[in-house]
Amino acid sequence: MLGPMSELRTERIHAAVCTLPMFRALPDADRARIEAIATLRELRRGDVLWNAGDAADALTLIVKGRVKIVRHGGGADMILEIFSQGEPVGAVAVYNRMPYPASAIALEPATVLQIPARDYFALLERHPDLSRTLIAEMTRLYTSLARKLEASRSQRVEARVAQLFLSLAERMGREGEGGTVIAMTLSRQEVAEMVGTTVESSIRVLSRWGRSGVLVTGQERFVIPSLDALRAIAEGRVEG
Amino acid sequence: MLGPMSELRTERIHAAVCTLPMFRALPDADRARIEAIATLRELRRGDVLWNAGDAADALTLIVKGRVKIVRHGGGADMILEIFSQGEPVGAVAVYNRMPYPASAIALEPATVLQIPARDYFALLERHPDLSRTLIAEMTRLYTSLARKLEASRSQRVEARVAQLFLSLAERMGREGEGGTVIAMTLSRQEVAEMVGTTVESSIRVLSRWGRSGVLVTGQERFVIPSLDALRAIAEGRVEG
DNA sequence: GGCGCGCTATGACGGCCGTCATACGCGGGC
DNA sequence: GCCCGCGTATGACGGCCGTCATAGCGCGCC
Repeated sequence: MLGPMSELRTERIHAAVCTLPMFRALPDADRARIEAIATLRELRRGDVLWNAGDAADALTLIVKGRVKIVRHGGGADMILEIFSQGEPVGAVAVYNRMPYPASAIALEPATVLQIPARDYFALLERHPDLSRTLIAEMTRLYTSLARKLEASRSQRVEARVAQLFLSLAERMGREGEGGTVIAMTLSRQEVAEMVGTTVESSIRVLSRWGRSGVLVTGQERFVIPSLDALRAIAEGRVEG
Repeated sequence: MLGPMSELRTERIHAAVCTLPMFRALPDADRARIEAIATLRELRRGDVLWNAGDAADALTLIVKGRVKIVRHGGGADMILEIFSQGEPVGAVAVYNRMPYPASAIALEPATVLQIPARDYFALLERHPDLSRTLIAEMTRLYTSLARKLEASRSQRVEARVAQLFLSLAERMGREGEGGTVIAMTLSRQEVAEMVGTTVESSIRVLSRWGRSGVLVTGQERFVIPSLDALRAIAEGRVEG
């Protein structure tokens, strides 16, 4: 198990741990301990990290790529959240020693770092402020969900889709050629599952926007020429 | 400030603190400290504990009665949660030192106990396992919200109302005359705000149920003759 | 190449439900 | 008593959107 192979492994894990903000503030000794026990996992688009109901026996952190959290419910699936680089996924289930309440699936080629639950608990024990970041994270998730609920109740489908892309633009948009660019692949099906509608409806909205130039779908990217136009639709001031 | 008046006060606060499961496990010294600084507040139905945006400078716990958490959003309000006897309300906002994201209003005559935020933090400092209960509480809220979201996406109004009363029956129902009794006043408006619809729709559903005997509205109570009938409606197997 | 499969796209239809209008009972205030 | 406001109740109407059907397109696979 030793030799160049092993050195490559520790090398890569070290690099991965260094990218994670959660461990930035840790003393070197703790970081080294984590690196000794952590494992890396490579994923392709569509690969399943875990299914709803699986035991949550390891904390996973995203080193690269994006992961969606999906609840299967009576025919129609629902995407609850999308996690990106640097974020912990499913930490709450691990913390509560409960089975995962929803599935996690890679949205694109990704690599994640995993730490066995018992070592995570040991770490929490020695650094109580880590639980503070956990609570902050949960707060973020809760308010995000509350906003989704509010939107799904009082907004029409088109406004909800607009709101989705506005929040995506905010979280991971970059100014680029022809407007702000959201560099991620998201099928119409996935858009539908995020805003709570059917594929047909999301297709109708997006193809209409493509024609009118509000939002164009490109290769593994979406381009928004004018955020203001999208905002107007999100707030119901105009039709797309 | 001393005298019979004060003794009555401490007496009542002591009784209140003893009813709160959150403080059950605490050593007597800590409980006494809490009792020295806590204040009681009496509320009538409709009284506002706080409005969205207010500073969260005190932890509040329900000694008696029920409180609803309401988000005002573009015309239509939305009831996110109902808290009952013994539960902490708005603890997350206090913990995160953020303004309350939603309003809290008494649903019925109620009394709450309030502890200044700084003392709450001191308590958390000395008893780290209190933050564990906080996380557990947040988990409960999150999953509850996720279920609401799922329901509001894939279910019709009638099924959502059925689901609401099923969960109310589970949380606070008692077997009584003519079926399981939910002893609380809830206007049709409030039912509408809980399931995300309009007053007219909630009225239509409830008056139809009243005629068919699925759920009858009484004085400050709802009576459900057959939970199974309600379950059938909630799962969309039949029409009410 | 041919075939099948998944994703995108578009039209037709129907129904749930939001909106508006109206009405009624009840309690409080003067 | 009278009026007014609030909660409840019920009907009419219209539109958004879910459902079903159909089709084109790209791509992997044999």
